[in-house]
Amino acid sequence: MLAFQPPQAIQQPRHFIPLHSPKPNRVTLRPSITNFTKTDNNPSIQLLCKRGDLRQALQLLSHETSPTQHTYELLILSCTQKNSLSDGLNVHKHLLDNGFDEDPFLATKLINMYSELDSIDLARKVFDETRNRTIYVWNALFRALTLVGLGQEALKLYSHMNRLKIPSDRFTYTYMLKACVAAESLVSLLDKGKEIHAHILRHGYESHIHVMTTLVDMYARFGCVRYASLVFDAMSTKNVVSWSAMIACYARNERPFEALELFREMMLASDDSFPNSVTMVSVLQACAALAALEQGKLLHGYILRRGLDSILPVVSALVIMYARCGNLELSHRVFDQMDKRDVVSWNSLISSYGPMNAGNYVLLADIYGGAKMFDEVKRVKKLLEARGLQKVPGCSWIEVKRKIYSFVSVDELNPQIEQLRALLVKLLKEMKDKGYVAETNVVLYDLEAEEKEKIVWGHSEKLALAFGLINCKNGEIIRISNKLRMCEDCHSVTKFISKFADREILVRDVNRFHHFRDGVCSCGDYY
DNA sequence: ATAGGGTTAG
Repeated sequence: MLAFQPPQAIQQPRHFIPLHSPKPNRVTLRPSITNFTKTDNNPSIQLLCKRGDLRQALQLLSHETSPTQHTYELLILSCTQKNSLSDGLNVHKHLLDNGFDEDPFLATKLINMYSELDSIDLARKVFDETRNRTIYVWNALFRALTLVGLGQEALKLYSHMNRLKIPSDRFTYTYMLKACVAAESLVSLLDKGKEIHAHILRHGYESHIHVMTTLVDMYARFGCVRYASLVFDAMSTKNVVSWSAMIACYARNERPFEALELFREMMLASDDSFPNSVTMVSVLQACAALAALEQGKLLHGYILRRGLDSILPVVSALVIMYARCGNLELSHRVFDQMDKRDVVSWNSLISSYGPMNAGNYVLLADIYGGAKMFDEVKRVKKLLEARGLQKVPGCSWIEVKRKIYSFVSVDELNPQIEQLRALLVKLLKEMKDKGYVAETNVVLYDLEAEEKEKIVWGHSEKLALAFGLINCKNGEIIRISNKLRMCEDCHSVTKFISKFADREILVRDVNRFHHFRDGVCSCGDYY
């Protein structure tokens, strides 16, 4: 290439090719096409592929040439990059005509190419027609099948491979674990996943970080938090990805406390894995679920310091976190910092938004219970069980001085529980004197009135409220979040208290925010 | 001989 010659060489008139010509142009000067040997044309095709000039490369290929394996590899990659199936098919045909049909290396590349070009049938065809199948060829098809959600097909092929006594490698295992998740019916394939887990241990991959992380993720996606954490704890070395996978497991399986706790552990861990944007998204989700505003703000600060604040998933998670924590002003401010293109994708995100699953069923059961339709309540509960959704216990959180305290209805572990109960009894008495009657028709079961009163006064949000009254300074807003929908009794009690204790109280339940002030709630009692 | 893999917004 003239452009790369030293200046003095260019100045010497050694030949008659004009200096302004972009290249030596041997194509037009060569006397006949037969002079065009492998070593002559391959570098040109390779160069064109590397430049991304697929058109030119294919034009050279269409001449009577015999490219090498490496040239074909670059051509295939180029077709993938240009997203051109028709060119891919041409290269494929050309390669077969030139005797590379037995080449497992190129078969792997072709399977990957067809997979990328959404042509799973062609990927499969390449596999079927390749007689010399290295583990790379098998794995390429496993990956392709899994990516399009044909997990069961991949698993079937895996059994076939096992029957042929072809040994798996670490890639096979990761693809098979993903295949279990990528399949249509999740229930039956959890067992399959456990089976592969056993294969992995049997073949000594228990300390392989990629395989183990995939295993954590598989259990996470099946909702088996315990198994995921057992695998994670047993890992001898951990890195950002494995930490993130486990944190995501907690965050997506309604275990936000554990997610935050593990994040803390990660920051203290001696392996030098810093949280990245992926980690932060999951931690922000946990904060959103807990309505933990102060924690969220700290995380926002960390995100800014680490320069992760321009990554779209992170920004989206921040917007949602602030919104779910009831700070719409900050949510809006972060939202405004997005560029236009991001706003569009964020809108599509929000439109399909809606921490809802088991909550809907519980809500429905609540409504039936309120209408005293106890048969319907039973029906919904059965449905809930049949769908494998766990009935979530009523549970509330409150954040006081940057610490989050959680309450469930029967909470003997809280050190202040006696004090809280005493306060509640005192409040109840005071309220009764002022004409309060417990709203007990929210209780789902057919019980005596007094028993029902006991139940609603044991509701976790009342415990959280009492805790807030004791521990929050006067003038400070008491912020509570509630896993389920606020019950009517809690709602009226909170209104009551906001007036005679003169406190501002913000409650986020599964549906909306309730802002209590001076005996009135922002929802206007319609919720 | 070569090649490929794990975590997140939706």
